Amino acid sequence: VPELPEVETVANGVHTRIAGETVLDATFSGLAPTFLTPPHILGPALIGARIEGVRRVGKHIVCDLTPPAGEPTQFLVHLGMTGRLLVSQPEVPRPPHTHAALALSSGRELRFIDPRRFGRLALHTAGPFTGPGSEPLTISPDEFARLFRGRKLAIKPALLHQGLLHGVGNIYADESLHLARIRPSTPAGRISRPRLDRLHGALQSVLRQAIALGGSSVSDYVDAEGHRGFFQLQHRVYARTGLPCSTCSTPIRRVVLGGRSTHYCPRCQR
DNA sequence: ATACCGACCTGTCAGC
DNA sequence: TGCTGACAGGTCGGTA
Repeated sequence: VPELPEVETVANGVHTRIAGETVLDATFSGLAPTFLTPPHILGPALIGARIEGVRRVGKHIVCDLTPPAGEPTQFLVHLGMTGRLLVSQPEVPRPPHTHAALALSSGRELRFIDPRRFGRLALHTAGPFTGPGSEPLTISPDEFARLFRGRKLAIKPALLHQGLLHGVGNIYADESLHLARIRPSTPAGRISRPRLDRLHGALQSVLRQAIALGGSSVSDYVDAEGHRGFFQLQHRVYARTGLPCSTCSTPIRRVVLGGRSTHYCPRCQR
């Protein structure tokens, strides 16, 4: 599900609703590997802690915690493919696949729900969490170009590689490549600097628009309040196989690159 | 070091 | 109606 715009929307929503609250209790169900940090360590670290704020780093949701004693810590939530982080009234029944529920001082619950169990919960104590790669929204054109220098990897899987840029997923990789008019299979290291600059601008523009519309709800993504996003209505290529390109009417083509479905216009993207 | 590919999970939907 | 297979927004680890 969730890529940068969806994770940003969820983090902002959760922040608005629970910043400043204290965790009164924590209940977990399910097993490793959902819990990168096992429940018997996670529980005591969370209970009694004040949630200073909630923010996004790459595709991670970071909750900044101040425990009653000791050093500040960070509670990391990765939504994987189907993860949800919801703030709910406790009387609302917990949906199936609820793996964590944190009781908050306001009486509400912060719930982590994840049917497919690709999501991860972890405690991060070794200094500020910075994520595996660079931030797409703030990286400079120079740094952006440097990421791809000398790489034979196709640009599409390169955009998905979190150690380079973190936060970009399958939807926004396809959408930004269409906006930049670059063929997804082009070896990353063989793209000219002007075209990389165009991609840098296209990626930032697509991500910002998607954040403004609350992300893309392709099947089941919802934000912290359970609301769907609207950016799926703006998709130019993603999941539009066979439909006419918005620019030139050529049918959108689907191929598999790096094991992921990839959508592009064979005429606009060379 | 880099790049590819299957594995990890559950749910949904199209086709027979 | 019910089964089967393909597919899904992500990431990791093993292998070439």
